[in-house]
Amino acid sequence: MTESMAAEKTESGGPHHAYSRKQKSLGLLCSNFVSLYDRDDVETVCLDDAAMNLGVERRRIYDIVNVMESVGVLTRKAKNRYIWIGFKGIPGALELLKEGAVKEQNGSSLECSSAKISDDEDDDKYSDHNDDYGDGRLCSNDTAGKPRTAVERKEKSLGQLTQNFVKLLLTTKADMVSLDEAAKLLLGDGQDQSNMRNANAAKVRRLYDIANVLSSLNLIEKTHQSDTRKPAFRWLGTKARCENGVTIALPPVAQQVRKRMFGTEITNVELKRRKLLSSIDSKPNKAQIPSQDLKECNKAAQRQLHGSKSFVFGPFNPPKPHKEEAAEPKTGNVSDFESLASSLRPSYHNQALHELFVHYMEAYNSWFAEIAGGSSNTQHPFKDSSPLRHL
DNA sequence: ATATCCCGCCATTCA
DNA sequence: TGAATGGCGGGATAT
Repeated sequence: MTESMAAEKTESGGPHHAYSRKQKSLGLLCSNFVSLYDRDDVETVCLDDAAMNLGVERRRIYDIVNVMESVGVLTRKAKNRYIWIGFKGIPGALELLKEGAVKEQNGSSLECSSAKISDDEDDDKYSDHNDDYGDGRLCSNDTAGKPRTAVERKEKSLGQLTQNFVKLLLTTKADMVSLDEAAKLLLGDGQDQSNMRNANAAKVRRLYDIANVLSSLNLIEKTHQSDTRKPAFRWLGTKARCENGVTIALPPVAQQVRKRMFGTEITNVELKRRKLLSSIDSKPNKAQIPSQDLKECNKAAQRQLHGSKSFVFGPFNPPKPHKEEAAEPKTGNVSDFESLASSLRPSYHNQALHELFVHYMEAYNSWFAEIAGGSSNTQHPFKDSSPLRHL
């Protein structure tokens, strides 16, 4: 029980962050994911790399990727591989969703049950038209366990739930919806008082997951219903994410970190952002900044960092050396760190940058040690996680 | 106590 | 088959 939080080898008295749920949230993971891949030169995403680079279990990657795909940020290309579309893919996806939502409403005169879930969307890749219907092993006798057909499974998928949730937000008149209501409305509403309670609770749990990544994408925002104190979510849409026609992730902190890390070219917009950002940690005089922009910038940063002081990653725990890792023609994972190290300059004007780097080094070291097969003293590039020393 | 929602077991689906 | 996916809900945090 709770052994999971053990970990953290505190050897040689480090400060050592106690376990924090926040640092492991899907929302944060999503932010990091986006900041890692939202670049012009990224067109494909390897789930293995993502999991490793972000230091999380693969299972979690599936979670965020599924909801992101539901809103058009990604598209599955092949096993373990997704095509990165970016924020520019959101408008189109939303358009389709809204369209579908409207169509559905017309379809069923009353908001009664049934109908819905018409797996709209453009994805046909899963076109498993080999319907079991007609096949012997259908065992559709509900009474038995639940064979759960492909369709049934898809209906309950995170992706589908995400789309339904978004549709709801896009069509509802109220400007905010509580997850409770959403759960009740989405899918089987009405009869079955019996286990509806449980099913509902389960769904709410999923909705929390979804809501977290959607807010991380700045599509929704958590608020509180004016009357009740009940928390609810408000649709934000794609506004406020575009500047000069260029779409970029709003939370700029991670963006900056990544740019610096990968030494990517900076766009005008980015340049502006960076300038604003760099003024954040130099508290002394922040009154001279173009207030509006700075405010927004700070707000975003604040939001992303959950009021914490820095960019945070979960404990780096590469899930099993994952076999020989199918030959990745892409820039290898390990080499990412190495090139990272050699491209970084000893000037950390931004505290977050510095901490992130340290984190990566620690992560890399522990990972390396693990791979090296326990022989803790195998020499490796970043012995002594001090980035500055290495340069 | 209630609201959140991380974690990872294990059923499914895929290659 | 083994690997890749991803339901699902127990139970640990956050409030």
